[in-house]
Amino acid sequence: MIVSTKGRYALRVMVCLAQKDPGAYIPLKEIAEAEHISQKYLESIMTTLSKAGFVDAVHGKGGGYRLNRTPDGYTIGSILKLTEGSLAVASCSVTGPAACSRTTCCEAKPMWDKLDAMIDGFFEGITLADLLKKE
Amino acid sequence: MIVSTKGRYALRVMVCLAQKDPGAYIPLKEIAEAEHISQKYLESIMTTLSKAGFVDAVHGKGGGYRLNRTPDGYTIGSILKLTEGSLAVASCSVTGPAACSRTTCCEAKPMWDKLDAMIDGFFEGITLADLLKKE
DNA sequence: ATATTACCTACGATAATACTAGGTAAATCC
DNA sequence: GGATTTACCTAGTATTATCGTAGGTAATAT
Repeated sequence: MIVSTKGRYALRVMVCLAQKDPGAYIPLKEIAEAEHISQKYLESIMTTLSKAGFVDAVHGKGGGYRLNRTPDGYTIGSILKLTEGSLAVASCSVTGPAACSRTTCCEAKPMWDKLDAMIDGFFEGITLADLLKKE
Repeated sequence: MIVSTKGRYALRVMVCLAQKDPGAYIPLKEIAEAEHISQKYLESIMTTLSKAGFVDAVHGKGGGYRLNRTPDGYTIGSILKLTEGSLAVASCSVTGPAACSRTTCCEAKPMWDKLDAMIDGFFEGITLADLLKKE
């Protein structure tokens, strides 16, 4: 499993917002109920999306969240990478402390890199708008 | 992360065996030391490979493990699917008890399915022999 | 002022992963 | 036939990530 509920929820929320009246602010409570997602858990996801500038957030009555671009301005890759952190298939392709110590002499390294690039290209080639069209 | 150490270890072991004299039995202890993998942990992986008929196993002195096909007879996909169980990108594409309840009305389902098929094709299109060539 | 909303910090339950411990069964060698 | 070497089996544990909860503070509208 490469994409956890966190990333999938984020995707669903973005799809949900894209289907609403553009410009309208939708409160978290409404999104959570519509998508059957725990309200409290969704809070942390919305904050991530908001901080990254993916959505506008307004406090108080009449407030909530809304997209600040048209649906074709969001690639699936950007949403997933934001919420999941990394879409690496194996730790072999990760850099930093979690990196594999054998990267310099591993027969499979080119394979992991190639697949990672393929998946990245896949997700970057799809936008929110594409998902909506497929219904 | 879609492939854990279990699958990566299995892959490394198979690569290791493929580089040995075909027909020779290599004891687990030797593989573990060469690959710097915990001996006890590797036991469970080797048993899995053995039970699935991927390798021959012989008890006692002079025994150990060996491949029973030529390296081009093993796809990377078959090895990873065996040891990882599933290579599903998101639980959206899983069937059974862990399945997503929204599969019938989810905008993203076709995307997950397409990516899963792409990854499956990728791993099934590479064999152990291909990995050896790339050195 | 009150209600409604987003935002923040911290904690907890569950499950998977990675690994360990200690044995039994089969094969070889002397 | 006994000792050694190997695979095989069952069970446990430490760590980590995931998923979700609890309870509060700050901002905005009526």
